[in-house]
Amino acid sequence: MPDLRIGVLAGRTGTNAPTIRYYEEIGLLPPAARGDSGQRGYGEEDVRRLTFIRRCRDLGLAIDKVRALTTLMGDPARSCLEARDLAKAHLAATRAKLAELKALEAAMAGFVTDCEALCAGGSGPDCAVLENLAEPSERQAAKPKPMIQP
Amino acid sequence: MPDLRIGVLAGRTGTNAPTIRYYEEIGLLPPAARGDSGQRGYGEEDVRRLTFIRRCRDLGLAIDKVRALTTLMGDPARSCLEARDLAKAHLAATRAKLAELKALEAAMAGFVTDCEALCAGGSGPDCAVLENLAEPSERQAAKPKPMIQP
DNA sequence: GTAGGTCTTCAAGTAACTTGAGGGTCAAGA
DNA sequence: TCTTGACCCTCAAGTTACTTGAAGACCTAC
Repeated sequence: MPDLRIGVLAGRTGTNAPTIRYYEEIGLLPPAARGDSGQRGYGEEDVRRLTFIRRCRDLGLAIDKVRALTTLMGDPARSCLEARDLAKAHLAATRAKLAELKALEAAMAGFVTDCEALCAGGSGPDCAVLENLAEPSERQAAKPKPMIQP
Repeated sequence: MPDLRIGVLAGRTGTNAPTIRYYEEIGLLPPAARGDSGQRGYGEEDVRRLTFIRRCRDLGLAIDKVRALTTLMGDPARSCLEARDLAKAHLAATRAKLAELKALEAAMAGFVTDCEALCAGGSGPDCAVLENLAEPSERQAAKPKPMIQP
């Protein structure tokens, strides 16, 4: 059964080998079977599990959420509604981040056009836009928390 | 002039004290003036500089880009067009990230609705959606790179 | 048999801070 | 004057999710 080497598993799941070892180290993957030479061997179940993990990570789920999901998948006693709730929470976080990023896009675009309109070619310290960014405002001081990654 | 203590500077710029010390350590802020007791003292220029830095960070600029900008601001010989180009590059990265995040939002929303429609309340291992996430696909294996944060 | 590619472990590096330990400073109130 | 509590100091280690590097073992093909 465990006839795939780590490089093959990596290739089939879009991971790389050190990451697979790292996942094993933190317990996200079970310890791999070892051949006589000590090399790791994997089977189709490992491909499925790692595919799942990678897909969750690509969706932006943190490692501990992924761990919760894989645990969930292995436990017949627990409802998949738990998985849905986890996803729901993540969706909310994603939407918040999306809104932040949209604002960011607008701000950067504004910066670029302002810079072109107001002071194109001037020297750094005279740039009106840089000046403006350095000016403390009420909004800034009152802001409770900076942007965080969920 | 340097009559503000680190806590005051932190409060007025939406930062916290260890972060300010960290910025000093990595050279993003100049070494602060010290009083007799060794405590740091700041002035209005520091408020401006740190405000600028925080605003750039909130806009998602990496520390080394911010460093480039602050250097630019202090150097009369260099054009603010350099700042604009830096911002332009960042804008492109932001737009790419935005697109990724939109796809992510759709995927997560799909997960939630599918889970509710297909297997609401079933046990974890039987969940059709979790099942589906674990299924290797051509798309996944062929994908060159996962989502990265710029 | 040898060359090149892949594998092993272990350690350290990355970003951008945050947290903790252990102790010093300062202003106000009893 | 003493004490209390808020604030400050340094230094070290922790965080997340890996990546990179060193030094060596193994495996396959020519």
